[in-house]
Amino acid sequence: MEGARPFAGTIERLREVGLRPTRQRLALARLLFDGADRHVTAEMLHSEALTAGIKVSLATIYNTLHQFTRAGILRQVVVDPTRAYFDTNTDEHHHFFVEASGTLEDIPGERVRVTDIPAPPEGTEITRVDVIVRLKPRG
Amino acid sequence: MEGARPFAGTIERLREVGLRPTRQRLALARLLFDGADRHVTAEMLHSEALTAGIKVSLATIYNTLHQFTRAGILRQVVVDPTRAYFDTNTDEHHHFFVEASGTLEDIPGERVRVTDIPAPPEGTEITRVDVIVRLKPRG
DNA sequence: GTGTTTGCAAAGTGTTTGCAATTTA
DNA sequence: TAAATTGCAAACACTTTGCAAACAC
Repeated sequence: MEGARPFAGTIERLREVGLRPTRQRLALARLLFDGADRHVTAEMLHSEALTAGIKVSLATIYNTLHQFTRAGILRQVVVDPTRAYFDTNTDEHHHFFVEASGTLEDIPGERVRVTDIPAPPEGTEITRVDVIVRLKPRG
Repeated sequence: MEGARPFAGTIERLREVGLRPTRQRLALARLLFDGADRHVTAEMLHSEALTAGIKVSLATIYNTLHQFTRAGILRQVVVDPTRAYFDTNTDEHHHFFVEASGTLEDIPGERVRVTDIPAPPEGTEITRVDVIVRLKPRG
């Protein structure tokens, strides 16, 4: 017999962040977190789920992505004004983005260094520094 | 009498970048480029134009913003997945962004330094490096 | 005059919402 | 059973497009 409680870790993880481990959330969490870090849009995750035989509505995909983001197990990446990308890597890191193809790729966090950021405007504080290295196919 | 050819510079500038200096383009260019650098959305520029008594449709605002961007006299800034911001400052520089209020502000280019960017993926080259310093009101 | 630009209204995207039916605990 | 979650369809916000009328040269 194969592993007895294959989803136990995922279930616990969802519980830990205060989300009921429903069938949909479990299935989506498995797609997102089993394996390497990934970057997905709602549409991508939806069709992937359908292909995998998971019955989920697009509305639930959006809800889930936002719930996961609020819970801190996903992070939103703003690179394209028309699409919202979500990143399963929530550590500090930055991105390569190929505008032509919509391809998003991590740059490991330790490599890029941002220095000499001036003090933020009065009454505000820094929540995050995002570096986006925009790329084009070499002609 | 006040300045005799107040728009002459703007007319020339549009001609230089290959755009006919139509009434609408001229008026929008004046709103955008007379004065300090600014960050606008289509909606902001549209209502500003109407307030200033300039009759322009929203469709023309969008067309014009994109034409100006293609012509290199505007630059698009991606910070918010729901809104497209345009920046009249086309020099190399980065941004402060207050998510709560949608406020976008330049960081002078020379101050921020980004180092140790790894080589981009095979077959691509860097077009631009964007740094977005996200802020929140200090509670 | 000829080609460009404009404005309208309609169509398109991607995303969010209201609410009844379902599921979880 | 009580509270949370889901799915659908309708509503949304922002942006783009098609095409006839208006304009620049």
